[in-house]
Amino acid sequence: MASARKSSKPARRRVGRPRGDAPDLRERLIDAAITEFARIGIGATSLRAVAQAAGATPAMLHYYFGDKQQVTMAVVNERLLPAAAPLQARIEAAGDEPAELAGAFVGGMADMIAANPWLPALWVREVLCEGGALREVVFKRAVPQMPQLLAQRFAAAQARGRLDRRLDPRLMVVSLVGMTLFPAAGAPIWRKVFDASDLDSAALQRHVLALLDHGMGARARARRSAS
Amino acid sequence: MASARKSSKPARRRVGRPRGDAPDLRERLIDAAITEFARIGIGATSLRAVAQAAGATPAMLHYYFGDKQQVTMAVVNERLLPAAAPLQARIEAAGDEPAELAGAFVGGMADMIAANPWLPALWVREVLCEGGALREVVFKRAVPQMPQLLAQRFAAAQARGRLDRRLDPRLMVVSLVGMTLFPAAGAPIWRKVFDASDLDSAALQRHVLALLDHGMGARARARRSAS
DNA sequence: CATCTAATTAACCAATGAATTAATTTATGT
DNA sequence: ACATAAATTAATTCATTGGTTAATTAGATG
Repeated sequence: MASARKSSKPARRRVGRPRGDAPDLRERLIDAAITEFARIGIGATSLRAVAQAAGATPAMLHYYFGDKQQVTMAVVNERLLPAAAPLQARIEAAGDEPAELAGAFVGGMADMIAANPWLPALWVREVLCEGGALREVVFKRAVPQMPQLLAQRFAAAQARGRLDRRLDPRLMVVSLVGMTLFPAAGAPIWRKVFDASDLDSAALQRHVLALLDHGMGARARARRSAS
Repeated sequence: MASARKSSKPARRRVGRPRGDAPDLRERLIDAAITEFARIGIGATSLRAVAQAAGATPAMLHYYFGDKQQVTMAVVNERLLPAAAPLQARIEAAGDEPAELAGAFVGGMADMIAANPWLPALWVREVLCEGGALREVVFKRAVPQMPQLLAQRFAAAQARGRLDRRLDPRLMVVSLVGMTLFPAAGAPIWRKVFDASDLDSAALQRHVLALLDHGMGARARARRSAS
């Protein structure tokens, strides 16, 4: 959007290679695709809509990618997986204490979302939900390693007595995703329901970390947890 | 005469009103629609697919409902909202302690999901996620009242010193949804990732309630919470 | 400058989609 | 028995979609 139309007339582009300025249409097409995919879902997105959002024609999608499947693959390989890499690195670099693991996850997730606003809705809809169009593709890659690694480290912490026995290490990962990625995907709705424009990413992080640290119960003297 | 096939092939129904047995096709169509909607999303579901899944023709959808919009409305009014009613009642009937509220929510959600397996994916994709096709429709109804009520009661408990100050009452609702409904929607995936066929609904409930009760930290003697 | 290559539009096609209609058959009420 | 209502299929219409091609223009290369 907001493309700089210089001339007064709508300037109906003519056929042929454009003059110089073309700022990498291929990238813009991927961005447009990601936005639409996140907004209404991959299955419901038409290639025409993607092309139009990028100010191009469907033929350009064919030119650069081939078919819809390959557009989707480009989105995954050139946006989705790279976006997730920093989070993975941060978790690997975290210490072994549950609080540290949780802190790395929550913080890393917040950063990832801030840098890629389209990510939560796309990931929730197309990767996590049953029947999501990216499930197979993403799980052929190295992605499952991250949750597995996290679960293993939670399990190790539990074996050392540092994580409550009644918690399941694998479900810890599920709960973490549910308290961070999922709220981000649904933010527009609950912001509206609760009239909560004051609740930003930092507030959510504080809330989640507090809940993970000591649960709901009010405690007269807050226990200082090792940090 | 020109009547091509009447013998040998048994199936192929003829034109016209069927003999007696018809077991309420209208209901079957709604069920088929809900299943497809939950599986691949509303926008990606074709009426042909719905009709075929119910063993009927697209014309029957037109006959009973009119157009796709009205099929969707029927799904909402006759399946989605009724399915959510018991949960709402259970929360209203719960006590004022955070633990009771959380218990009612987690238990009520588990029952609702057990009775309506299609609900999590449909709700997450089409109601909670940005751009979901049911957002507007559902939010014109009484639905927002439930989260608001919950948040108010959490806020009241916090004012009485029964809920930790660092938690946000509104985000408590978001966290609860994220730890119950969302995991249900993504169950097939994390069951596969963690090879966790042993983790059923009861295990998830125990885990979530434990996390809400006291957080992650291992405590030598578990504090008995008022119940 | 001549040629080749990259990037783009317009136009098109076959397949699928939603939505509708006409015809047909069975059930039901009088 | 007869008329009318209900339920169904086949066929059809029109719009949209994914995908493709030919023509056209600008840059790059020699």
